[in-house]
Amino acid sequence: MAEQSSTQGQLALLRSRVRRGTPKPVAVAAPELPIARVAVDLPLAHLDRPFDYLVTEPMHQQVAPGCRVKVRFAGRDVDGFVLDRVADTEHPGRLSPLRRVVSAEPVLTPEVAAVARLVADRYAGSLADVLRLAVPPRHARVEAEDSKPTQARLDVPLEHLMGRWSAEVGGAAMVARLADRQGPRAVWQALPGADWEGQLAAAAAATLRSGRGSILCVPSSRDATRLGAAVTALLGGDAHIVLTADLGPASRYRAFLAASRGRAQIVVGTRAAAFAPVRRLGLVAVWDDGDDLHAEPRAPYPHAREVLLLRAFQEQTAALIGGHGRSVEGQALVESGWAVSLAPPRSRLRESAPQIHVAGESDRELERDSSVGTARMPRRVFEVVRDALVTGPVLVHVPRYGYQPALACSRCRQPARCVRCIGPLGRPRGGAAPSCRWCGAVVEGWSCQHCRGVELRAPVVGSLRTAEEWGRAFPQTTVVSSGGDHVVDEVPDKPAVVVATPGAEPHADSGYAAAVLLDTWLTSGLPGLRASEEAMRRWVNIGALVRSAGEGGRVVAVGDPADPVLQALVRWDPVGLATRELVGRESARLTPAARLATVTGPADSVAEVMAALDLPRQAEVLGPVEIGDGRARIVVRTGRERGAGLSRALQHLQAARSARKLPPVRVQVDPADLG
DNA sequence: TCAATCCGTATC
DNA sequence: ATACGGATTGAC
Repeated sequence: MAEQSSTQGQLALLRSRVRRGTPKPVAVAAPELPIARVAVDLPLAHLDRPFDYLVTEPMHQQVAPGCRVKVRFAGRDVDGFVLDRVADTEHPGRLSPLRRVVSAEPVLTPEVAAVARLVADRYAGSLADVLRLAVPPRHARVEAEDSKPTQARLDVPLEHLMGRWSAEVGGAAMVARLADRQGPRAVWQALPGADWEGQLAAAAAATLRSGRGSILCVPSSRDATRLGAAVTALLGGDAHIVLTADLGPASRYRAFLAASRGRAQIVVGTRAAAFAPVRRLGLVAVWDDGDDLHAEPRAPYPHAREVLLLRAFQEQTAALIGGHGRSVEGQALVESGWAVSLAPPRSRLRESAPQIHVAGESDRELERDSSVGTARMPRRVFEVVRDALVTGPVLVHVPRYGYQPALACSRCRQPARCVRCIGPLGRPRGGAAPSCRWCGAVVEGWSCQHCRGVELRAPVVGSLRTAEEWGRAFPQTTVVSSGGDHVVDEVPDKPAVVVATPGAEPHADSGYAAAVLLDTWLTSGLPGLRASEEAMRRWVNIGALVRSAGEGGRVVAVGDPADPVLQALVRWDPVGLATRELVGRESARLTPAARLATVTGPADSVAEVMAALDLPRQAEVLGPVEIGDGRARIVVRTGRERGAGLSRALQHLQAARSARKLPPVRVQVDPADLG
């Protein structure tokens, strides 16, 4: 047991040193830049700053900016990233040596570290939280694999790439500028039925011609797979990687390393890909930015579009925000002059979109027609579906059930809004007087802003039209059902009724012959401020899966013909709708015209927050609203130009609370939904 | 007078 | 979070 005795000997030596106050043996510092600035992985808001550590001589070769280390912090070992190596420290006390270099792989590039800092500041969160989203966990075996250099195909003629963007006014010019190392910024409305995946691939290919990489963010991994295939078709399989959260630890880290080692210059992926360490980034793109899958559900809840915009700013890249619809945020970027609007001419949109009909509820002539064997199907729907089934599949869109709808005007069905802050009205449990879900104001003597109606009602969730019902209405027809945990990706180009819930719509190779939108008021009457925008986004996405009007493609929407969202859909005018919505948000002081944040927590903590918060001038606080379980929420808002001040105030609030060990409160800046 | 405990502060 | 220091309290 020679080893054990030697260990005991060392312990005895240490003990005697402590007794006699002899300093511990001083580590020999690295010959150059002996100080590492380390971002420590701590959950405490008030410790969100770099700490300096000594790089010891044996670590000298391995410690580079971006590598993972272990450090001693307040008596325990914690993980960290080296942000930088420097010659001097500001710290007046003695520095601890780095405890261990976990890996010399520089996984946190200076660019990503900088954008993570911006994201943390924008969302009133901590760098550690953002880095947990940005850098995937290490996988040692994968890290040991060496990646062979690869060659992307660069011989695709520029004319071909420009040709893919010929439908949009200014599209080809944008591609040319990408290839010319410039940084165009556009908010793009795609042509329905066109190959948007191929267009994004072409934009990335043009950027690659200028020696620069791209990040292409899509909402779901289904979309990522399709977009990845489009990039492969154009450039071969070597140029890009697909980075999605559902890959599993090894594949995810492998894909991440392919980007950080410069082996793949194009990253296709879901929201976490917005942080990918692409070398010489030249283009950031996000598809369908209104989809709430782009909003990260973990603190500090950043949105992929905003992360990419911060990268575009930080790394001076081109930016492309695209979709069939247009988000109000996208429209705000256009109207501020930061980006141009890129869209096909109206005539082109009209040709390529399907023809849209609105079938009113009064149109339910088949309601009592038992010979058809179905209930509550307007005649128009029946006729369109019957005719379309001769030529191809028909998509039937059923809004998801199970949410709590906001109160609406019983006459015109428009969602009822608070007169003070335009929040949605709800009826608290127990049947008390209706009140605002945001500011808590109790509503008395309500009257509808649209039609002057005075009666409120909770919209009745329509009867679930099941696949079986449709099967009975159209006997001898295949019925496919997609939704929930049974999502179908693709349907054959044959007559079939395809019943799908939002987000689970299968693709049809030659397009659907028709689509039916059921219970549209459930979608456009969703609670929250995004209802109209979100309804439009879902509907144009469905419309884009349907054949063009010229090929006989039809969409029948069951709803109120006076619904302004349905009217915009009939005109295929998401930009017009977004423009009007933006005006509304400006007058109501809502995102993106204003910067909003919510603070949620135990009711007494929220009360403390209201007293302690050092808000920028002209900021206002709505609430608090009791949200049950002893918890409460406030909404804080300020003008866009003071947004940074609001975020800073909230960050300081969190730092102060964490330093005083007060109960945590949740801060969300620009939340997707105000509840 | 000394130790046990509480509170506040720094953490490199 | 810990760890540490200074103040505070309590028992002899």
